[in-house]
Amino acid sequence: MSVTLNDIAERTGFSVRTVSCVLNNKKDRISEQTSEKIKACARRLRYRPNASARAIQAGRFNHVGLLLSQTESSRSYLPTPLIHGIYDGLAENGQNLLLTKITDEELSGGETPRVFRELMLDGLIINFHFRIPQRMESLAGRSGLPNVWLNVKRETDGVRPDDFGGGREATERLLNLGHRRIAYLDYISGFDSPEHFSRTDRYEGYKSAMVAAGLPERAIYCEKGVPAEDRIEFSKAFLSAEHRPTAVVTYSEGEALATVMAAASSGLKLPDELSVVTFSNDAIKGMPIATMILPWYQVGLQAAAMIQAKIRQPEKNPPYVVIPCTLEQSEFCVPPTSAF
Amino acid sequence: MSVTLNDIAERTGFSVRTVSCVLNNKKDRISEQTSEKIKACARRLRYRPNASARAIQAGRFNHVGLLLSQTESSRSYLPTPLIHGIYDGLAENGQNLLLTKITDEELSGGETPRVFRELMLDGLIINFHFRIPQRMESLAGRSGLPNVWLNVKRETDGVRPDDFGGGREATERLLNLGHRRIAYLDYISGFDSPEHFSRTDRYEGYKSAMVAAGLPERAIYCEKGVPAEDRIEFSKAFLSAEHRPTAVVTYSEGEALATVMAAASSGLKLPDELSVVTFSNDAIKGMPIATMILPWYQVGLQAAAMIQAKIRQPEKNPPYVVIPCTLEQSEFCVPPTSAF
DNA sequence: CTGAAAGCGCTTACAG
DNA sequence: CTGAAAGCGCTTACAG
Repeated sequence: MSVTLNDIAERTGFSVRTVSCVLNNKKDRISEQTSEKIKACARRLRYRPNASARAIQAGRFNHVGLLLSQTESSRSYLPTPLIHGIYDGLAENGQNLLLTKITDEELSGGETPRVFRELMLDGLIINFHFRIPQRMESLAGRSGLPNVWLNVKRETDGVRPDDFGGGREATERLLNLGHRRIAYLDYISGFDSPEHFSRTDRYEGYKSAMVAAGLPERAIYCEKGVPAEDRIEFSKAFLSAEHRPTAVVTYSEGEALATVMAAASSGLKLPDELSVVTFSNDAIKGMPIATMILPWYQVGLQAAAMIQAKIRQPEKNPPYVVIPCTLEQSEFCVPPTSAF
Repeated sequence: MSVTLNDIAERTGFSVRTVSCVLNNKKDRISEQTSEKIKACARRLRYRPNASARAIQAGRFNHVGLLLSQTESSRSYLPTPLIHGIYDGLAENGQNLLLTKITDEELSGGETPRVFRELMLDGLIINFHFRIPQRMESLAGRSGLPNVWLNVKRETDGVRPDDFGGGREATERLLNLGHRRIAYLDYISGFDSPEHFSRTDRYEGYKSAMVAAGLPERAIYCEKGVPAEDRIEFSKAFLSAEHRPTAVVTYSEGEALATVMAAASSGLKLPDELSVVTFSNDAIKGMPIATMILPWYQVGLQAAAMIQAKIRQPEKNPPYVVIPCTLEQSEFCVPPTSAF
């Protein structure tokens, strides 16, 4: 049904080898005439090389898999820039990006999951951040498939954003502006046994900056999380307390939005009377909130570079890479209105 | 380097054919003994079938490509649920999802882009929403690669969310609650020559509901867009005008957030004194905003189903599919405080 | 300058 | 119940 080298060979009267060489621009000195004839024929028949046939004898597939949790997608956070980073990093070297999801049943059951069972990938980028199934690590290790982990803490073979550094920098920025009463907000859960380390790390980053400045930390949260419908009221409460914070650092957009809403309806002027910095994937356009941007694109690029290094030298374990955040809409960090 | 059928054949003393049949569970009645021996050996050697070798003689690759714009990523909006929908739809039939990006240069240059040049995909899901390069359509047509378009208006072979219906439903909901002065906000641009039809469609949906109710429409926008830093003030202005709207429908989160902030700092109680409905991919947790959720996951599922139908019957052109939005956080649509 | 042939790893009629 | 062989589409020494 589709055109093959053989078809072109028959049509032109040359051998398959000659056709192959011409179409691959092999130096094997072939006459201009022959070359032109063959190329013309290939164009006319709309010849397209069969990628599998090439892969089979190259022993390489030029595919890298991105592995996600099918069972619980929150375990495999996948912001768009992360995908683009991975793709762009792979594309530089002509590698293809294949998406794969895996269920917990597949991981616990007897059957080896398809990704590990078939030979179709040169490497695997694993995007599981917490509650990593036991068998995942062992499969990743045993399978012989070079692999790299995203956004999970390990000694080697992985990449993640610098949540700790981001928390510290945000806080330092506010300190430098003269703020003394800086709070840290997390309305989703406590910090003791979070699902993901970012929850602890961002807070610890904040704390380290406060400690270094000799100031008391003020963590505002509920052990069980603040229900969505109560968040604005919750923020109003701490904003109306005596010695309210003049600035806050928040875990994510949810806390930041609730807090600026609370501030606005309490009659506070933003950002003058309250500076808010949050972590997020994107700046929140139009809102008086500064944002520590999580560097997903760079994380993806780095993961792609790392998996390629591992494909070349599977025995080497590249050191873990941590990528810094950058502050956007920093104009919403301003000095406190009155010094204390 | 990696284990092949041949290796197992040699080790066990059986022929390659026998080994192949056993490992593929072919009915070809093979004795239990033989079967067990072969399976054991395969396990021991960690045999994994070579996917390319299979593809080559199946003539199928079981890969579907998702094509994005490399040059301008906004032309290829890719929210996470869309990817998951496509993946899940393909996975049901054992098909793999390959990501591909293409630059405008590749599309204009002489060289045929790799996706179209090599034979490695069974089908293509094209995710270009506007400023679609001339050559894209022609390549998609000529290449013989079955293809389906996402989120772009066509007669056949595509899927998109129902922006018009969403706008109409949001407005009808507010009308049914007793609102009469309902505005439509778009702070990004005018409706005359938008980049993407959703900008016109959402507005037209709103308008059609207002017209049907015999009410005047109130579109609030600036032809050139409202700069991010001015949005809250802009919203304050129309909220403090006489006969201000009691409810608003907004194109996207940006307008909705600016408007609730404006309302809060103007001392309005939400949602009682102002109902806000926006379009978005997700509910905005904790904010007094109802959301028309864009059905990306379903769009993805549908696109996957459609491309598979086209792979089976390339000559058929399945009718275009439009998928409805659903309202979340609808508790923030409430009747107006005083009847007018 | 070009052809005939082996081989990549697999599947599948064809024999026996 | 199992083997020998052809073939999928390609690349690459090996000859000449």
